[in-house]
Amino acid sequence: MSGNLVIVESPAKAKTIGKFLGKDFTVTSSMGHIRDLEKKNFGIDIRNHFAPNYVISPDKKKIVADLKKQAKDAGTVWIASDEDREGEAIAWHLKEVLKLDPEKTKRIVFHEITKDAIFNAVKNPRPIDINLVNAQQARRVLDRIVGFEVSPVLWKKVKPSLSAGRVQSVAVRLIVEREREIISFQSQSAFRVSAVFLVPDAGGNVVELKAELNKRFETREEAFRFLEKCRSAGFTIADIVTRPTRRSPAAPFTTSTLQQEASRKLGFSVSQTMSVAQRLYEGGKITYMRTDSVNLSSLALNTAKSKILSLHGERYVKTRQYKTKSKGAQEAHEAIRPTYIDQEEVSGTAQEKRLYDLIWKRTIASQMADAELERTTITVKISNSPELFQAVGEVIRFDGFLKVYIESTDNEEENGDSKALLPSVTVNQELRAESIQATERFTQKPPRYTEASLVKKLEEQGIGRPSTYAPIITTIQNRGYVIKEDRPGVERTYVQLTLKNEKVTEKVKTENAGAEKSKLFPTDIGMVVNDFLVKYFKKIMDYNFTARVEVNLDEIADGKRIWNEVIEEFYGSFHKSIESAMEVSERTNGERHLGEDPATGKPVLVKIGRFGPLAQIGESTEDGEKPQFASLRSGQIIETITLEDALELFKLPRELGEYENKKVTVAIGRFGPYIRHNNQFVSLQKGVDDPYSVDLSRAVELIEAKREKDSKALIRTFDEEPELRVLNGRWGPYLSYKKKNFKLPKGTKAEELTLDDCLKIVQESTPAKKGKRKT
DNA sequence: CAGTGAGCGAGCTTCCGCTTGACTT
Repeated sequence: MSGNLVIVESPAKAKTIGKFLGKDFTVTSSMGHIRDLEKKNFGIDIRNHFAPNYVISPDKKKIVADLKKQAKDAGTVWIASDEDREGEAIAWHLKEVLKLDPEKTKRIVFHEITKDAIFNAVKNPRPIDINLVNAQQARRVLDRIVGFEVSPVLWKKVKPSLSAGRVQSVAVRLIVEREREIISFQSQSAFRVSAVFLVPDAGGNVVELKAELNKRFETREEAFRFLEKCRSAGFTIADIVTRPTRRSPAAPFTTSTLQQEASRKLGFSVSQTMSVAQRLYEGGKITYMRTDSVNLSSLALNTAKSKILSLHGERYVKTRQYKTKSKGAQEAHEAIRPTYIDQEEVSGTAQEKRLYDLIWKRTIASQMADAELERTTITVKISNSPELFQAVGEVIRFDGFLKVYIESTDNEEENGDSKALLPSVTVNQELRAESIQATERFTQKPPRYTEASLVKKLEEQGIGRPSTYAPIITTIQNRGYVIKEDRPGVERTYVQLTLKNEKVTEKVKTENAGAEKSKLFPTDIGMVVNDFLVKYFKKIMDYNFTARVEVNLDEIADGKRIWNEVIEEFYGSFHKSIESAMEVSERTNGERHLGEDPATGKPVLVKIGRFGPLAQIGESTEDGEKPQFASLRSGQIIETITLEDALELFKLPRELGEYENKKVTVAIGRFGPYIRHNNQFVSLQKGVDDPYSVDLSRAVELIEAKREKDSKALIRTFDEEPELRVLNGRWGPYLSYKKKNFKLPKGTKAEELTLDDCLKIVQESTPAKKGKRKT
């Protein structure tokens, strides 16, 4: 009865704290929230001042039972959940659910896991802050109301099973609006002029000085006239300016910046980053990975300092404490840093090592001196023209933090040339132009979001929390609002004029523009749902909605307002908008008329159908006439598809003829063009075959080739069970039975399997999952 | 793996934030 029980949120944290506190304390964890609003029946009694109906989360039943038992046996229960809104609520739910005696219950908080911080916390317990708890209840209730009242409107007016929410709907809006900016973007071209001058250096060799003209020409003619002028011009150095600059290191990682840098530098998806970080955290190698704080403990500052001292010397040390800029940060934890900063690397998988290395370098760099640079601008004047050429060079005088870490940017263009060392020249020196080039360049469309740049944007707007950035991104993809994919660019031509050896020549070159890799694209359903929500729920869809809610939540937390009154005030007008959306709006399917089919004169339209976006020729009529349908291909969207593209879709499937008395057809499916014969599918060869022109003999060739390949994959069949086959697949031998696949137990010799063995395997094992995995 | 494109209509879908598992292909 006299022991101490400490409850924290995460088991890994429990483990470390247990070590600090010693054997008088038992440290255990609640695994986050233990209760939530009931999922059925709305979970809120709206008429009774929005009274929440909490139930123990199904996956927490066992934990709660264990906690109850432990709490009963303990002399004192120390609730040490995080010091933020959610953490305070967890503390309160624990107190309620475990029916803790106030006399023997103490609430403690610390935001760094060091011995000092924890002992300090134990010495300074405080009561549970009910205002903060109420702010959380308001947040929770509001999110439930928004999600569970708006989603059903979508089921009725757009499509079943769709979802809307305070966070996800705004995330989709960002992507949809960016796409529209791109669609309406008009690319402009201008001629950029660059010159290569030849300069003798100290040793008598000739070196190049590359410079850019400070003016662009709108047309080819202007650029041409300029180059013609240059033919007879003289070039002299007009000015040399040298200016010192400094660069400072970036702050230590938060969840959001870690996700961004891991994406740019390591190519990780945001969820990949989080699961690798989770393993590092569980292994005690880094501090907590879901944080919005850039704060480092004084212990961390000290170890970083001595580490830098021993590695690079005193000049490289500069202790810094950073301040959070992001909206709505709650800073319950430290920044993400190595637990033991003197440890430069860790054991583990390649991914763990790389992510750790990134975290280590960023942490160390944040405590290092500024880099000192010198930027030199050389200006070259032209004897017969007012324009100027400029060359910019940068020299690092002192590398400082750049020795260990350079932050990346999303701007792909920036990592270019021009920052090189410049040759030494003097004012009034005459230069000889080796060549001058005018190149047509196009303005860039706004960039599409990557997972990580979307997280950055959300964080800037104060939307979502560190624990939800990764789930948000998967949710909007799972709902089909957004798709992450690569898209090929398009070839475009540009003009290049070159002045060399006193002659101006012209070349037309081609480049690939607008190729995208792992970018977020809105789908048709995403765009239709977004437009619907923006139309009927303007307030919720406003980018500042969350920020405004936060102001109210802060007032509740400060005890200035009552939480259910705040909700009441919101609910009045919100619920009216639900009712009017239900009544007023038509069912919406994004229908768009493209024009007439020239062959039949019937209307051609595109819309969202039961199985996704489709094109349609003609309408259903009374006399039983049915329209023709065709699915849109990936990359085509209702908003931008043209009549020509839509008509093209109806050219497939094509019948090629018969082979072995069965029809041979060609079509394009989810995985590209294919031939279908006797219910067998054979892919066309990429880059070789064209579905619109491929003929029967080529199709037969491909069918035969596929048969040949399949027969090699076949290990055994049984006459008694024609549907059972032992096959050799990509991951070794496996069983196929009634269109389901089964893994062989380890050590099985596939060649020696009997029919009974196989049936036993089928019965005892669950089939390997097919198709897309859902998380 | 790849097709489909309606009016019998049961019962279901859905939110955001805390946490970690048990699964593979």
